[in-house]
Amino acid sequence: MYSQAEENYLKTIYALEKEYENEVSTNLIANKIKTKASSVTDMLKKLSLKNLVVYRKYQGVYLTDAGRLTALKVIRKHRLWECFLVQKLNFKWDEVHDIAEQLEHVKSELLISKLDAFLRFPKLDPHGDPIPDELGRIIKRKTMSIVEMKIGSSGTLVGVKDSSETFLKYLNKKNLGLGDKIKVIDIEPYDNSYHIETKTHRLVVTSNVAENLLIKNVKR
Amino acid sequence: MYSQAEENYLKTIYALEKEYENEVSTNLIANKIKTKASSVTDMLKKLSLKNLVVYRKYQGVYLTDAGRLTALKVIRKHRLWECFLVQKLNFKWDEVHDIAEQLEHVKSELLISKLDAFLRFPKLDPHGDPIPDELGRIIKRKTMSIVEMKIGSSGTLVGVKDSSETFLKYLNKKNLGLGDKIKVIDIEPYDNSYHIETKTHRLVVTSNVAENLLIKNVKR
DNA sequence: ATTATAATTTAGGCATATCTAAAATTATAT
DNA sequence: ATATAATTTTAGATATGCCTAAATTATAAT
Repeated sequence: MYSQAEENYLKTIYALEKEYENEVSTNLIANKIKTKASSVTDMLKKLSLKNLVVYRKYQGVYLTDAGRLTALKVIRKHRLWECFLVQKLNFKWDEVHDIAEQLEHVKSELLISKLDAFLRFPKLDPHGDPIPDELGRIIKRKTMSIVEMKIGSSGTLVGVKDSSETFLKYLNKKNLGLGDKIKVIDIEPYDNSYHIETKTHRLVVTSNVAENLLIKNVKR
Repeated sequence: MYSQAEENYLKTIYALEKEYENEVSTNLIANKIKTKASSVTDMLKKLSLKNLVVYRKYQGVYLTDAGRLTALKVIRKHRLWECFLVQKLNFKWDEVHDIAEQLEHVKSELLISKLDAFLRFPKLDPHGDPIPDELGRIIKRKTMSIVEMKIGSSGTLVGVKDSSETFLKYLNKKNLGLGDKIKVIDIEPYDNSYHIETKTHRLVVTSNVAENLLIKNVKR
């Protein structure tokens, strides 16, 4: 059984491995979880002793199979709890992240399998992220972020890279939500802003925002 | 915001105050939470500094109003989660205690009020214990344990003092559950065992077991 | 190749929450 | 009233997980 801190590190390393497709550096982890590099070094040594990561001094880390499975189980719990909060307790999609961060550390295999059944085995969480199964298997969707799209192409918003309350509240304000059809009208070279259009309105977003919007079925 | 350890101590002190109607001693707490007296002393000093308990060396402790409110809020969360586990996830009443011990420490007022509404504001948990409201108000039921009943009297089993998995599994095996009408047939003075009768069967229980069964509406 | 800079690790501390062993206090029994 | 027993507290450790500051290693620039 692993501590909450250990689980959080594994989850973070998993996410960074995916984002950078590479070994993960100490500072990258430190920035992500708002801690100091020296704290990260301490923890990496511990995780390494437990064979959850492969760590060589100054060379970064990557997850072992055991570490990845542990991370995926935590992610599974996080996403199932988010489904519960939104579908059953009527939370908004921007309110659930912090609560799920706590619930994801509750230990009980039975609890999670029963919760999964209660929710009718959801495949995606409220932010469009796929939910790993009990063996850590996770579907890979072919999505692209808006910054990868060509001018004139369009597709459906099916996920976000950033599930923080602040980003989601921004999307609410701009009237953007999962399922919206989005077309890229223009890219302003001066400030790298994206002019996009939905069924109901047009708006301008920064490349930073565009980067965090995941689009499926991009055509033309 | 209090730590899990602090919350557990407050909950324990609350329970012991109720059980012994008196100041609570260091050893009593230590036995209850399976720790050493010296650890308890350390924690009592901390809780005292935070004005959650009144503690005088060698004299035991009792809760302040703030401490009692905190304890009752944790108890409220514990019992609401137990309701959720039994009513929504189909757990048995003997399986929920340990999971609720974890869930009770999740921090979010909104979560609890939404959970309460989702469960339709239950008044009792699966073990028959009353659920405090958001202000820590809790109903006091007039129940007595079987050891207080006279031979020939009967009433309805509405609660248990011990919610541990082992005790509840014992009750399952003996076919005893909440709502059962129970009559005291005889008390064997030699070993202090209780001969009791339900609608469907007779059985003998030790005084220890009898002590933990809470009966309502005792007649004759 | 050398040097400057950035990233990382080490050393030494701190807070929490435990523990054991010894000392202090209170309770009990004669 | 006092010795003995039981309870409680203190002193000193340990493990986790974090910190700062200093030392080390890697990297980039000339």
